[in-house]
Amino acid sequence: MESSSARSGGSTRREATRQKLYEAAVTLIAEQGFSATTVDEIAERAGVAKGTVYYNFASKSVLFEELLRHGVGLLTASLKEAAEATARAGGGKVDALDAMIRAGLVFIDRYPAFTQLYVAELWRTNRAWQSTLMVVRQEAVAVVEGVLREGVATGEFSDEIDVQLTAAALVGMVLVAALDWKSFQPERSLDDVHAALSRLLQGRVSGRV
Amino acid sequence: MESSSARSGGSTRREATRQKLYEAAVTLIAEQGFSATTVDEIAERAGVAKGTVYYNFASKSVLFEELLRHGVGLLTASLKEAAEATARAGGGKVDALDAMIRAGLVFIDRYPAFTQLYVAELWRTNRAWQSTLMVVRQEAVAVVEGVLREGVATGEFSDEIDVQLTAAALVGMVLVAALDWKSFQPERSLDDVHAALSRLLQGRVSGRV
DNA sequence: TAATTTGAACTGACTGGTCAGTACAAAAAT
DNA sequence: ATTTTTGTACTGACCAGTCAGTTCAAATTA
Repeated sequence: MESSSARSGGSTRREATRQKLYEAAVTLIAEQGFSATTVDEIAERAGVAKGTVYYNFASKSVLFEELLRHGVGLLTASLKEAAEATARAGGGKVDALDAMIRAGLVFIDRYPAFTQLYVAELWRTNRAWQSTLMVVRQEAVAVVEGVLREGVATGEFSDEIDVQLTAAALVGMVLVAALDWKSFQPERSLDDVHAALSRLLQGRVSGRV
Repeated sequence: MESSSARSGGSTRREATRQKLYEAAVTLIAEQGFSATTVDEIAERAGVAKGTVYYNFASKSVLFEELLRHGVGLLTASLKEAAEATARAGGGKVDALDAMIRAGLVFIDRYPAFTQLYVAELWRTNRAWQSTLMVVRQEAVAVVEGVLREGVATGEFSDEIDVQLTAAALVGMVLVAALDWKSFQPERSLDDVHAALSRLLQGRVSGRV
């Protein structure tokens, strides 16, 4: 019988099924929203019976919550890695910010559907997964806030900046620009988009080169 | 039910009912999303019978579409007015941008629910009101793009900036920062938030005061 | 080696409830 | 007199979640 009882190691088959369900759900929910997406649709897209969805997840909401946690986890890890890599390379905090912008763009480039879905749900209230979303949001934004705070400490950034608000604004800048990119000019290269945002970050919009 | 029949100075009774329905719908849909909000709820919140909803709007979707058109119309008008006012006052394009940031914040401050709902629906695909949304989005973003283009023409902005992407990024900056403000630090004043974003816009984040 | 057993994983028809939209007669407002 | 609103009742489609039964690969036995 082998103690394959799903703890830790996890059975391969089950894991594969879960993955298929995540992928199906992320696309459909990004397109239509959570409530407009049916469990039948998710199952069909994943090539699995409806019962399988409920064998693997307690409910539609739970499936969605785990999806959120998983996705934002990837983003957070990626942002952290970007910040740490510049630190290791002896770069300043501006460089760290710039690297995180790129990491954000790379993430959105790879998981556009997840990003859509995340943005669409983030500011809703009165939803079951509200608290999950807040926790997970905070983890990601905190990485940006951390870099800003360190920059203020080292004097690289003005101590007059509002860390929380500035972090939110930076995240918004990347998020909306990237979604615009994917939606309306998908032919642009990532480098192109990154360059435009870098310019904006460094206040090089106004005249002087 | 308050009757008070409101004298109807210029607006018909019908217009008043429509307004009540808009207000009820905007709050509920912002909280729960379109599909999770029922027509019965909207009617109840508006203090109106369900039949009245269908007497005034062809369907739930149509009610929502007209809501979108109406709301974004207000925003667009407000942005235009801000840009024109600075022009009249002899301000430069940076001032125009700054005034539009403020106008955006004022709008979000007054209609937070509408903003939530708008963001949540903007990047969805496969929805009935998709085309309405695109048209209406473009009208608003075009105002920002216009100012950027004029600034490039007058040499006030670098001609290397990507107008479309920069406009999207600016909109995103204001949108996300404002939603963060309303959600997590509602006690902050509008001036405070505006100052933080101005700083970011003008690249005054880095060290030197 | 082959036959048998086990149980986790999966299936899909079914149930109970929900909801958009309809119907319409009577009441209220203008 | 006409427009608008009300309230109640109804329909038919749709959908989240259930559950009795099936599958099959690995483990056990012979």
